[in-house]
Amino acid sequence: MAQQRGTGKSPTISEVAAAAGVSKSTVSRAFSRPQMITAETVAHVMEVATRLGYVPNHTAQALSTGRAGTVAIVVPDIANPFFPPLIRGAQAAADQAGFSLLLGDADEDPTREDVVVGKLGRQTDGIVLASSRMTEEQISTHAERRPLVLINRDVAGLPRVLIDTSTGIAAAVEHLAELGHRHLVYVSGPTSSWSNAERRRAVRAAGRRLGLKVSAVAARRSTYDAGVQHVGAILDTGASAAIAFDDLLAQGILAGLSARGFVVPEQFSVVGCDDVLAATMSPPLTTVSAHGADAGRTAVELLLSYLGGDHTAERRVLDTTLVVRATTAPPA
Amino acid sequence: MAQQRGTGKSPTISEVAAAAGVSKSTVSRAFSRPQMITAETVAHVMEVATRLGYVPNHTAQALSTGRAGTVAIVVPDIANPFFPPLIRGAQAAADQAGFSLLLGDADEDPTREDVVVGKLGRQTDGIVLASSRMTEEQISTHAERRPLVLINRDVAGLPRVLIDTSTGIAAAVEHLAELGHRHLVYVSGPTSSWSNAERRRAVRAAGRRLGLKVSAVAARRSTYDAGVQHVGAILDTGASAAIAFDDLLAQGILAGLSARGFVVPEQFSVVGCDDVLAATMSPPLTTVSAHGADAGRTAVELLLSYLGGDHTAERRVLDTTLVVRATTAPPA
DNA sequence: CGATGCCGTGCAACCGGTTGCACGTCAAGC
DNA sequence: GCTTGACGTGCAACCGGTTGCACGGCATCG
Repeated sequence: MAQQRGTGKSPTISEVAAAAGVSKSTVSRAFSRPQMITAETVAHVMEVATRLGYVPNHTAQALSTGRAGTVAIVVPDIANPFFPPLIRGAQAAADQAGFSLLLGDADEDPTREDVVVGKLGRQTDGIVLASSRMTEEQISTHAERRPLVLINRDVAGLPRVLIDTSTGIAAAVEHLAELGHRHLVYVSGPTSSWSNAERRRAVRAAGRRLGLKVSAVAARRSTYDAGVQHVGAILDTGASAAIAFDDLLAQGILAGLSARGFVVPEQFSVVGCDDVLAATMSPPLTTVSAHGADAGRTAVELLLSYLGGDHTAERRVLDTTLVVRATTAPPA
Repeated sequence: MAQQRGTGKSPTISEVAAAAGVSKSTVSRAFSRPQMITAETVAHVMEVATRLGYVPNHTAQALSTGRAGTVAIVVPDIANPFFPPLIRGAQAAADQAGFSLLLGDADEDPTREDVVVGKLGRQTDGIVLASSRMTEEQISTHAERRPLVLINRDVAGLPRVLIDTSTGIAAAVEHLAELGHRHLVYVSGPTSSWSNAERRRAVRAAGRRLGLKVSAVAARRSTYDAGVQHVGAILDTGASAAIAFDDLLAQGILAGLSARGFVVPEQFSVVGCDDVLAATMSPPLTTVSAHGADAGRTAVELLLSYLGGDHTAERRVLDTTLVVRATTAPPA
């Protein structure tokens, strides 16, 4: 007769009220504003409530207070290793504040992203939008409906957390210059990615400053396979070192190089970005470390403080550092 | 005066009703049961609704229908590369059915998992529990309150999807035997993991059948570092090949071997499990492919059909296959 | 031409909480 | 001893939808 699995009816506030001989209001307040009523009344209500197994109904609470107790995070692709740590950080911050986290995957498609954000926006208190591929207009439109915090997207007037890879990238270029490289190539990622534009700019700027020649190869997608495929183009530039948009791409490049018989770092140097796989590769990848978990956590904190009434639209910048491992060396 | 960002008040059903000159009920039905009213009335209501920008309030709907339109997935650790594809699959299936996905991270801690599942259970229509580390009692208790589908956990009476790695593992053992290995070692993962027990058993069984000697090393945690650290113990067994609990561990083992000057696969063979990093390593890892995305999708489908009234508690088994890449070869 | 029944729509109760306001009680103040 | 005020509790409206039931109009049937 255990047929009815999963149908655990829990008592309502009225039943608790009746059992405790008080009104609904009192039970409600015993839970949400205990200091408003006598300590003994609270104790009594609580005693009855726990005996009955009462737990406030989240949905009903959400409806009458207008707060869902939920925030959403939307990412271009959960399977991209950059995002899990970020989501984890967001989840931890939300959880700590008693919020739940709704997850949206945009599948790297701006149109889908637009839809997903719209949908999730309607059932949450706010949204964290990571590495959005939408246009500024689209983002602003959503921001008008719902509190919105951006990660790695710099839209004025909106609270945002930016991982400033440019400092780390500059350090990487300096590092390569010191090793004696005179010509390097930036292998770019998704065209509509803010981070990609930032990184390209940083490589160019540092290269110019140090008198290095800087080529570019557009891999476009941030995948292992894209990295493998563009090795030919990378070598064709004549550069002796590559800085890749991210670790995933760098990993593919490494594999492609080794397939062509190139030994890294002796014959070619490679630098990644994000530090998300870097420590678990062999040879371990020299990369720019981005602290994704911090970004996720910070974004949720910003969102919650916005919900708390602080509408300062803060622009929080997170630092990055170069982590030198084993894929960089003096040119052949 | 754009102060009020994020406070987009949307009209209610009553406002639409008033504007359209009909009752709330009619508007409600125009959205939820259009075939119940005249086509022209529907058209008119819809026209007014879109003009006003009306969108049904999810929370209110949830309260009166008793359905949240939301399912949760709880995983031990989002950052473990086994889970993102699985979550992605779950997310896609949920999305397709018009459901949203709430994400819980148990942080590899059964106690936390218990709390998280309890909390999420109360605000969703059902839960997918992936690779749960809880006891059967705890799981059953939750299953009594809320529809629950398990992934990689075999509890009788509960709907569950199991990734049957034993066939793939058996194939791996046969593959190694054919190559000429006579002694292999299983490097185990989390103690409370069902998959781990299954895999250990499968290695033992296949080894016995083929007359191979099988040793075991308990790495316990499924991390890169754990893999590196247990290389000593692995070599001490005298085996010529290792089958690791998962790819992450295998990756660490590979790195540890190379640090000790061992060349893979010439001097030692390694097989992973899950096929989650395997293609993006060099040398590419021979591994058992587990189709995590399928598992996530299937679990959500099972959950939704359960919600739809089908309480058969189906036990769905997903096949695995051995993918031979470049980390296995005849023994030295 | 009146009875029957179907169909589209409206009324009002309900989902399970929250909260502004009113009421009653009791202690302090004059 | 009566007024004043503070405080604890209850009443009832409200959040924004859904839905059982009743009602009225129209077509069909006898």
